[in-house]
Amino acid sequence: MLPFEFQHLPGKPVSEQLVFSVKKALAKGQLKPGDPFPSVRTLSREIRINPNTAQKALSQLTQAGILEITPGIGARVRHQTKLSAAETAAVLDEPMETLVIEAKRLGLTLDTLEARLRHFWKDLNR
Amino acid sequence: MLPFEFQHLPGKPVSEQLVFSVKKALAKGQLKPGDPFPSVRTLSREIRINPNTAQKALSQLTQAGILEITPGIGARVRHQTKLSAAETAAVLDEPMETLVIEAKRLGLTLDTLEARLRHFWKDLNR
DNA sequence: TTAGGTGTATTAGCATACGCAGTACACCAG
DNA sequence: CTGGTGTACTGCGTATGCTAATACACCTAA
Repeated sequence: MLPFEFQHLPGKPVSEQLVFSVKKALAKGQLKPGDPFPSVRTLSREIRINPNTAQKALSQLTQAGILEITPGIGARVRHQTKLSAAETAAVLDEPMETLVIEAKRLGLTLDTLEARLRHFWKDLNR
Repeated sequence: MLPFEFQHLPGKPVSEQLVFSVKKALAKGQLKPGDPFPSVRTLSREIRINPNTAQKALSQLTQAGILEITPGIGARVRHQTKLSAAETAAVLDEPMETLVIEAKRLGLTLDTLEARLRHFWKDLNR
């Protein structure tokens, strides 16, 4: 059994959806630092994807600082180090700006936007 | 002079960046309902893009309900009708979920996330 | 009516990205 | 040695995006 949920929605690259699934499991707490992570071949067998696609996702997750890889052994979820404000900004700023723009364009108020944001935040720990 | 700012950042499709530029101008108030919108040929000449690319962006903008097109005449910014909660949710839910997941994964608190959101909101009217 | 503007559609070429397949190598554990 | 691990490479087919060059139907103003 895989330590996260994965389902392939057409229209998006499989590797990206795999990366997103892991991030989601991490945010939910289903996946914690120190946990072992499935190998390339296990992933490709369980999810029915090509080994190269699994390898690609795994590579992106390592580069993002989420996984820790020991050659010949396997991968584990990395213990998060404290991130600087600049680092979080690099990840969050762009999607945050587009979200605000869309919301404002649609006529939403700041309050309703914040309310919806809190809803999603709490909904993640259900 | 175009009624919005456009700059081509490599890595993203040109047509999408054009669509985004228009949405941004709309959220900022630089572009208002009733305003005339440049033609396909004007856009392609000013921004130095292919007419087909301009046409593609214009088509997406009409389908999104942002532009109103009169064949043989031109395009105008459409007057926004009241949107249902389901309609705004269809646009905002997915990017909002990914934003919350990223933020939570990076160890942010709900308060800091909201603070940053308010900052972007107010920064849009500067 | 004519000339020039508008949106729209078609076909083609080219580059890139994605996913799939197969193969190979270096490493480590049992 | 055997079977697991990550990693790398080539090739193939497909889809997407941008560009290019036309062509058509429509409207407006001269």
